[in-house]
Amino acid sequence: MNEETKDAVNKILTNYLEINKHRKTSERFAILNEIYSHNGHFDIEQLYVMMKNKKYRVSRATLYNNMEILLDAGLVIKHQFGKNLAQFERAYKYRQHDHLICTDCEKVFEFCDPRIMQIQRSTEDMLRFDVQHHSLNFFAKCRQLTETGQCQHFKK
Amino acid sequence: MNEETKDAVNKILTNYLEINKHRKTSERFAILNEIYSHNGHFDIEQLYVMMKNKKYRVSRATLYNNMEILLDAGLVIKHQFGKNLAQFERAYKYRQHDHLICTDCEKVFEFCDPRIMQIQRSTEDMLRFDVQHHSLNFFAKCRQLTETGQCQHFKK
DNA sequence: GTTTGTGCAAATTTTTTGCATTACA
DNA sequence: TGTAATGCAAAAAATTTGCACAAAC
Repeated sequence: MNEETKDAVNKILTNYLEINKHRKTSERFAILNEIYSHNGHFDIEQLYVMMKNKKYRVSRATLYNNMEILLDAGLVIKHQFGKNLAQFERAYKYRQHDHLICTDCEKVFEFCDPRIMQIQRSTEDMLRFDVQHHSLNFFAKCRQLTETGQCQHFKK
Repeated sequence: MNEETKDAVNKILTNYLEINKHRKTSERFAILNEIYSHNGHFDIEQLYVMMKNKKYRVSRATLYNNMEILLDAGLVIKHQFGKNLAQFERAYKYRQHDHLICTDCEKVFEFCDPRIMQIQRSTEDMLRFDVQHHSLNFFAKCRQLTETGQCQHFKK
């Protein structure tokens, strides 16, 4: 992760913890930095293994607890791609995007469409809510199949 | 449920089971009819209790198994509203709509915006996929709070 | 008569909770 | 020093699996 981003997210977390009167524990910053040292999606178990491999002493319970804080601080985004497993990704300075999930291989693709913000604004006006975040997933079949009729990426 | 819809969904299921060489068991039709006798969202446990109350002899495993079939037949839609609990709703002749979830009371509101189909078509062209279904959720805070600063619906 | 589908219970997976201990403030 | 936060293990919640039996075909 570049130093600029590292500094920025650490400051955001520090600020969030101070405002909400939570303690600045070393675990919280270790988790944040671990998350921001990777791109892409991850689940709690993957984060746990990554941190254990780096010899951090951290528990799953602490990861679950702190994901709530990072979510609330706007530093991570939570997804559910159809399965009963929460997936996360970093949120800071990561362009707004949504996801298309291949129903053959379950690979996740990103796309970006500004019209989603127009829908959001209309919905806010219509229902009289302020949207904090959204989740748009397309579940789709790949048009280009291999000779054996399978999706071109890989088969589950 | 009106008789016309009842006949239609039963025919769709019969047809699906024949094409896919699955057996036409009484449980499959009982589950379908139970689902179509209610509006709104439900989870497996609620469906299980509803059927048990009506003295059906049905197991959770059968419900889980058959939701896959009903999903594939396009007769139900599956949702994940942020929690690790699959929610379902009937799909046949139920207008296309998406959801806004109140982050205070977790109540789910429906809305409909044709622009989502435009985004879908653009995404299909760009990524070269055929979208089978989508899920769009807005997580939002209610603008109208009660005197005690809580959401106007009810508090979790 | 075969074999798919079922109910039940046990197993698995993911997340939450209880509690003794640690370490921020 | 007081108390929020932690690690660990046990519990809970949701779903899947194994297996004997039932019922489609």
